[in-house]
Amino acid sequence: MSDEIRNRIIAAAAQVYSQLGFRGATTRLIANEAGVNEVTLFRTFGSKADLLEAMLQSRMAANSAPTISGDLSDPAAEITAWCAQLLEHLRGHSHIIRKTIAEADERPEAACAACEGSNSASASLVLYVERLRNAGFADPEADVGTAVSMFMSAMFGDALYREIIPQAFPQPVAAAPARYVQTFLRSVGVRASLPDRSRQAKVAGTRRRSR
Amino acid sequence: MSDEIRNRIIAAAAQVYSQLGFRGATTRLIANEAGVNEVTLFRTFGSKADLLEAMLQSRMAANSAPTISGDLSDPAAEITAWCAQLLEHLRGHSHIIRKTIAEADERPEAACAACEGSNSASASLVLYVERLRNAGFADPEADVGTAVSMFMSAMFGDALYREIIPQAFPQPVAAAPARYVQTFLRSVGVRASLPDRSRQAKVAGTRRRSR
DNA sequence: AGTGCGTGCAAGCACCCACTTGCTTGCAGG
DNA sequence: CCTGCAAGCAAGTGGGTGCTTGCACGCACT
Repeated sequence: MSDEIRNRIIAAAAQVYSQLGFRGATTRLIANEAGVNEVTLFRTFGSKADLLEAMLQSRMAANSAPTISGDLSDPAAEITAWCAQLLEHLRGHSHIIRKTIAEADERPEAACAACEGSNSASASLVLYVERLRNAGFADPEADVGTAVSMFMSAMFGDALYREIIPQAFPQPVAAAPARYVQTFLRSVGVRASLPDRSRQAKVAGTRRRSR
Repeated sequence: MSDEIRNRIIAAAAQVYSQLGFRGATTRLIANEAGVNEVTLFRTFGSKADLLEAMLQSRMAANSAPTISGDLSDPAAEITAWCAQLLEHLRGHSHIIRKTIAEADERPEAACAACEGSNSASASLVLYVERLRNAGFADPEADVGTAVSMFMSAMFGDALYREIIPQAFPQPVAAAPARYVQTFLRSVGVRASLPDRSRQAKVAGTRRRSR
């Protein structure tokens, strides 16, 4: 089976592409990184463009944008868990996403695919907050669309740029999800409006502000 | 004077670089775009790297991160005006910033310079909100650092990615600053806490939510 | 033993890249 | 008129880069 070699090439392509981008990812570099002759690369994928497309597709297939469970009893904990998952996923693909988005002018379809996951994530959050609002736990006057858009920008910003401009992200990585969610919930008017107050103890650790 | 030619080359370099990035910005393309022989490019700047460095420096010199005036009487209007200015500036350099940040792994110093402006912008906003808080107009329990960080991420996200993934930014461009600021102010607990309530009329147009 | 098949290897092709050299042209200042 | 300088032009250099070709090796299957 050439399946193992195929995977090794794709992994190498991901590695090189995420560091050097499309133009910088030469077939020689990829082949070398994969420990494979350059010719097999062309024999397996046809061309450099086809290889990188296959690689992006395989990477975005593991997109798995998590959805928020429907449990309204503890919104902060619920969204924080989801947020942590989302951040982890984005951070794992940060280099590849950054390059792909930067080259969106030249290869728009790739960039679209890269962001598809975030669309569903965003929609999932909007839905959850609307349900909160309908249940009377969120401010009916809040601008949910804007708040969610800003929240998603914050997720991308943290995942993509923290390692480049760390000073712009004062919260430590571990505490970030809880504090993002807390600030987000304030912006949509969900404060201590939990139906069962005893549940707050569960997230007490995350609700301390450090300043 | 070779000054006019120098400027024309730099302008062309900016144009080409913002579309194709460092690797894609070949000296031939730049010279062609500038309407100049490729040789003069090397005679004027020495090398491609030096040329692009000079170009980035000249572009970031016009960085002009606006500062928020000290007027506390109408925070929403104050910050909204500042936010609109910031967005306009970022949007004007969106392509160049995107490329420079994406290539930060290879040319870190350039990326640092590109973000320097945003640091002072962020600091300026933190300062303003702290003054609001000290004056009793903001929630003393709010997590200002996180809120500002998220707000700045939202600014970058809007400026850099709106044209690529428009569906992630539901607010129209014109209305965006006001709605971002409104949502931000909610997150730090500034609501209708204006000292002089009659001043609210001034921002009435921006406080309607559309949804 | 024979037949594919997948892979490695060496070489090469045509083109692009940053950069150089040598020469010509035009134009301003003494 | 002469000199110097800035710019254009033509050609070339050494090295990359995507991709191809031809051939040899090893390994499974029958």
